[in-house]
Amino acid sequence: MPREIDRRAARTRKALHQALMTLMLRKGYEALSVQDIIDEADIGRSTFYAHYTGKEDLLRSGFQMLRQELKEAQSAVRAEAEASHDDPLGFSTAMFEHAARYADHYRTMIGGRGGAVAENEIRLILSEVVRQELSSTLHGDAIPRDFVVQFIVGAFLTTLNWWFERKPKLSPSQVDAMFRSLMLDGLSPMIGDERRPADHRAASRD
Amino acid sequence: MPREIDRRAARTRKALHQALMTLMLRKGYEALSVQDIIDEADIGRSTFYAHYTGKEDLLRSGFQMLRQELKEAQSAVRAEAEASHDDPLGFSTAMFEHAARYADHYRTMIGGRGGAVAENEIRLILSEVVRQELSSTLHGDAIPRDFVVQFIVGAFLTTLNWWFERKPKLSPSQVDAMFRSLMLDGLSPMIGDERRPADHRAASRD
DNA sequence: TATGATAATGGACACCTTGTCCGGAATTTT
DNA sequence: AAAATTCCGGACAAGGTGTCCATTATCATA
Repeated sequence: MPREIDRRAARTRKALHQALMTLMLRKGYEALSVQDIIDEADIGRSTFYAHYTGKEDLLRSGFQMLRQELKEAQSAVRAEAEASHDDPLGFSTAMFEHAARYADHYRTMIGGRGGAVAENEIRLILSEVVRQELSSTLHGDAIPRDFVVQFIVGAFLTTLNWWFERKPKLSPSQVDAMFRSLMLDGLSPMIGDERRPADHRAASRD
Repeated sequence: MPREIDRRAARTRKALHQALMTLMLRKGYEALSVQDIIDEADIGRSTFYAHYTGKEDLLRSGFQMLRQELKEAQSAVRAEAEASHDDPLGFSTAMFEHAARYADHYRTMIGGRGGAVAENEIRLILSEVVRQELSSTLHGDAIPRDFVVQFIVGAFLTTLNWWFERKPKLSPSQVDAMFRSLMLDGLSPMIGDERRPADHRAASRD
């Protein structure tokens, strides 16, 4: 009686997504063939093409879910902390914590491992989030808003990648502190003569 | 008598590089096949493999030249302006001007068009440059130097991409100014630190 | 639980790409 | 002009792609 999707189809899709994640983590996206995926998922060739047009389609479809999830998470954070009124990076903390929780998924997609497709998809999603976040916080017309959005998104991805690749032991809050420090105050506090010690906000040791 | 390279080999290599650039600008790197390249270059299949192991090898070899060129450009700038002592972004101006001059080449490589290979290669090269540039300008241990390098490189590439994709009419100095503003002072100057309703900024579309 | 509907299977298919191997032709060097 | 080097082009096996189809398995439902 429930107007739901056939279990078989659902199972197939899940198996394919699972296989894709596993293989991407092992070999990266570019090096994957459809053959690899259906072997790993133990799914027939024709079945694969009955669901997706190719591996890129499969990858993209995975982002639909992430997109939804992020949108909801964003709404939740927004409702909870209205303080983002004077903080264009209010989302960053939640983002880094989310990334820490789903580290494997993030590692799979970020830093070239996910290929240009994943990278681009992520950028689009994050750009939407960021654009809305700072819709009312910025002023001044010296720098195009669009540029600021790209700048933030790029910095976030860079930070995430560095975190995973070089200092995976750091806590989300530590990484977040560094990210916010650089984004909000820039490099100025770190240059010039040494008689002006920067306020140490990020506690970190390597 | 001259210990030079056979003209034919040089011609072949040049033709292949030229073809690669042309096709990358037209279709992007990932979508290219060796077949496409040798067709465009009008070079025999076996000849191609006599010179390179594949399209990735061909692409990489092109970066050797760029690497040299950038190193020299960096040295030149350094000698000319010793002022970089208190400016960790002293290189940016020269970089943006260089990018403007060779816009086609840059467009070919940046923003996913060049694929993960090109992206990674560029990051490596730029990282070297940046690392040396700020070898003596930073102080404080709040933020790992390594992270700062990645941060700057990422921001630079983001800026470059935005410039080419959205506002190609801007002059190098204009872009450089925005880049430096964001990098040095961060977002703070653009935030309503006092909860002052942003003056409706005029002329800031997109 | 019977039955029609839907999905999965595996194999076959033509086509493309990859890398490698030749012998002969063309070009360059000496 | 002769010798050395490079290019060519065709052929090759191996592997991936995307599409068909007849058959089988599973599902939804009455």
